[in-house]
Amino acid sequence: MSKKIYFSTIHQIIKTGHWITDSVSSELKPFDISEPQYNVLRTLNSQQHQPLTVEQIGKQMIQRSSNVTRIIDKLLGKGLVSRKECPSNRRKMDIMITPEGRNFLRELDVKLAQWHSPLLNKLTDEELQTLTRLIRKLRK
Amino acid sequence: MSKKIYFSTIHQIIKTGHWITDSVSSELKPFDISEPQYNVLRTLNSQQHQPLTVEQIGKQMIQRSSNVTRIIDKLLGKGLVSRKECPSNRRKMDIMITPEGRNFLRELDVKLAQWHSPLLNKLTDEELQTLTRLIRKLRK
DNA sequence: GAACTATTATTGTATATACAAATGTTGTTA
DNA sequence: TAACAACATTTGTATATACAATAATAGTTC
Repeated sequence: MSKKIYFSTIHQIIKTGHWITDSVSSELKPFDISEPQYNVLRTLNSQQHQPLTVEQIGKQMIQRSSNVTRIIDKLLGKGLVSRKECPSNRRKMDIMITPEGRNFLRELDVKLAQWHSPLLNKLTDEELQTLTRLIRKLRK
Repeated sequence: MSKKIYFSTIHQIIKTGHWITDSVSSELKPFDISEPQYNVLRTLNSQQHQPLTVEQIGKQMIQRSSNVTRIIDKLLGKGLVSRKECPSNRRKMDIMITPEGRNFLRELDVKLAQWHSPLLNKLTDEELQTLTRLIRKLRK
């Protein structure tokens, strides 16, 4: 494997990842919410009406609990999530998305769908599968 | 194009990008240098003995000048780069890597080459080219 | 050449994140 | 049960980064 092509490829991967998250951040900016805050909301929403602990959120987001705590502090201040002691284990915290959070998230998702929309047809399903397969192979 | 596959793919891209930069950061940690600081050093070194301005470094790193300034502050404190007013245009700053910086960078590169080494043969040249082509196609 | 504009770097501020340390709760074991 | 270990969250601290504002120099135009 040529080193030159290898380094050029991983550079592309890193750059593209940044491009996507930076773009999402820009779309969210008018709503005064950050991309990590949005991801916490989405994670909570995917659980329907079940709470998640700080640790569980961190696992899903590949984030340290300490940092999840601070993101939740921000969301709490906006009334988008609730946090209360877990009754069965008082070390844990039950974090849930509030109805306001759910409504807000719907707005954000509409906006972001518009950003993703033109990308949806850049690659065929087969190409996407190849892309995913090759990236996974690189890490395996 | 299936939305499900699309979102799974971009998620993979973002995750893999983070995996690479986080791994590089870990390798650099024993040397007490951050990944962005390392990237500035590399950028300066690629210019041989020509200085670069703050803006030029920022362009290459896809970084804002304001943040490049602060990274250079750190490198200055370690004696790895020099910063002086550009004689022909006193708004600009001439940033250069010092001999110590160059030696240090060589050490870092050896260490990082060891990290990349096992990845070099995960994909064939052809697969790498396909990967790069598909990622580029997604953004185009 | 004076007034205005553009360029370049820096500083200020808010958010995110890595890592270490601290706090409080639960589980274990002597 | 008392002492200790493990777990879950939070707080502290340093770095990076986005964005806005500032400062200083250079270029432009009247």
